[in-house]
Amino acid sequence: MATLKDVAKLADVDVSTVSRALNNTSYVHPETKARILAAVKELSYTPNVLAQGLRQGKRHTIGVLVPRLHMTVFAATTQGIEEEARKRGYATMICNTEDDAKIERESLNRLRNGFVDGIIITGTGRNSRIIRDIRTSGLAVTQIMRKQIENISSVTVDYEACGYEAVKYLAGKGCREIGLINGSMKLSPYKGRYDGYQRALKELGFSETCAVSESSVHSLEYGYQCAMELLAQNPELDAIMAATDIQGIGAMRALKESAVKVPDEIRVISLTGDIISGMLETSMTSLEMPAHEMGVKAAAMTIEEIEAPADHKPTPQHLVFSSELVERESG
Amino acid sequence: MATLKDVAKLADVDVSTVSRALNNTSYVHPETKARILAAVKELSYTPNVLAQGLRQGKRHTIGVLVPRLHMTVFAATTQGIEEEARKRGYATMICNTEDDAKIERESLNRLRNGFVDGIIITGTGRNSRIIRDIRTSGLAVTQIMRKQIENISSVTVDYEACGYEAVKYLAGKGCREIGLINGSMKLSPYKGRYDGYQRALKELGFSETCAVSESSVHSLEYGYQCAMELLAQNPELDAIMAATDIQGIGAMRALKESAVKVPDEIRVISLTGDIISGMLETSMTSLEMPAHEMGVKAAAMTIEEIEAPADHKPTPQHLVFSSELVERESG
DNA sequence: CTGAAAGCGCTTACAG
DNA sequence: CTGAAAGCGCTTACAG
Repeated sequence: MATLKDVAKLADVDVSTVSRALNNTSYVHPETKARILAAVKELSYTPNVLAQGLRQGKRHTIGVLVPRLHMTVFAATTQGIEEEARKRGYATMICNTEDDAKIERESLNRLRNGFVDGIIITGTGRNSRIIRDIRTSGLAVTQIMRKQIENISSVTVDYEACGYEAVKYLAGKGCREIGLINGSMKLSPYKGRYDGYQRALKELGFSETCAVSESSVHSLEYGYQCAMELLAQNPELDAIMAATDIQGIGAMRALKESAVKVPDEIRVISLTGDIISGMLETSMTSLEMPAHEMGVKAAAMTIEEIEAPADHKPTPQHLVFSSELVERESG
Repeated sequence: MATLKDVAKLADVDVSTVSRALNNTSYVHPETKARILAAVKELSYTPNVLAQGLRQGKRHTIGVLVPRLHMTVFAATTQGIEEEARKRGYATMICNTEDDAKIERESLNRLRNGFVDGIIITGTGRNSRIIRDIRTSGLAVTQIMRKQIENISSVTVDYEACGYEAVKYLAGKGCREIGLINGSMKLSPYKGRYDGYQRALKELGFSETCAVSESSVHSLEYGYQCAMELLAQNPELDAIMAATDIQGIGAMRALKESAVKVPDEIRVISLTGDIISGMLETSMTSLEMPAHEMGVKAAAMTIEEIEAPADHKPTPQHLVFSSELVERESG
């Protein structure tokens, strides 16, 4: 691999001149520059980003921590992050945490030192101290989907409104026994949806039916098993709200196997509408969240924070999107 | 951020001693070591990986280039790669290329210099020269899903067999007019599937019905539109083979909207079975590929190549998995 | 307009 | 057992 030194030697100038020529950081005589460019080409030189980063204290890279990519909304947010980051000259480093605090901690420790200028995280909620430390040490940090630390920027959805609106919508369709498939109440999106669900139920005088399962919350099985449980719990059930599309798909499968008609007997609605909802055999009514755009915004916020001068860092921003109810066949 | 120097000063030793103590690279007096560890703790020191990388010429990071994550099999392979890499102490850097040669080129150029020790790629096929260069310059490179460069390791599936087997299976069910939804023939997986499809058709004396669409090949719309086209092309159509699950889902939606019964009137089968196939309302018969395991293997191969001594680099390996036909409701 | 020098934070022969 | 020094590949004041 050719280095600056090689180029300098071939072009018969000092390395500093090469550096200046390549970075356009001060005027270089056109002839000299031409010689340098020729040498660069001949040696097919490309700068060592590691050395640049070390020297400049910047890597133009942001780390992204997500619980999972496969069949989750995070694939969409991550893609938004990637696109926006690339547009602004940043690379992304994606790490799966599996929602495991230990894996998350390892990734954070790896990222914090030298790898990245900023971090976008959908956290487990159990490494808040480290994340605050990282922020304090000067890295930009943005929370996406889950807001767990007050004074750190975030991009989220109004989950409470989602839960509330879904119940109201279903009630408007005549449903009275509405089941909820949800995730850990320790995580703000699930907690928020539950709160909204409960608030609406209270207003309507309905009673709650909730299910949890042992499976990974991001799995089809989770939705399947929870739906089965809801069915067992409440024979009068006439609607199911699923926290995610994947859960909703699993639930619809469970209903089909139980010979329950959707939406005639039980309506199904997803609270994290992703593009797939519209293409299912029975297309799924859902509260669509702008996952891709959320990723774009999170990347933009992070990079702006990175690039702000140290004495002018923006104060934490909290961007809250709202979901839009899209009516389809299932509900 | 504390540095080695800070630790050394606090522990009252030379930086080299700190380095040795931390890396267990030579005996350090227990008392000295204790002092150092205490200082590390007090300053909550973590090494700067950039500097380590620059010095050691190793980053313990592998780059992963995929066409897309959202709703593709690459989310599964990538997760396999991540897991295996983490297990072996490597981080991963994931880059989406959108199957765009220009984006791919940019990412490759960014990665090649200092960022990573190795690359795992599902390529566009249009940057083979750069990839070969990268390989020659000493980075480990592994192709996954698409094999486009002969003398570089790969992990793929026997796509030809997939296409062949699917036709034979459908013929066994009595189908005679089998349509294929496929992708660019310039990419080995699609080419392979087509070849297998054609070989089987020839053996059986069937004629071909193929569809392509303007949409992104990794989209639900693609499957939807292609299915509509197949229907229009061939009124006798009694089966559809879709290259991917997502296409298959889109196709089933198209059939439903066209009031065609699956599987009674038309059977549907996916050639890239992912976990979702089994959970659909009409579960989808598919040729399941071990996507996660393929990722694991690709990571293992890459890391083994990275860690092999320079004079003992393994020769390129080509790992070919076979798909397994799983019969479900759609076909 | 360009060169010489220092330094980013580490590791690793080389001494002792 | 530990220190002093060189060096990984760059950038950037400082001179001139």
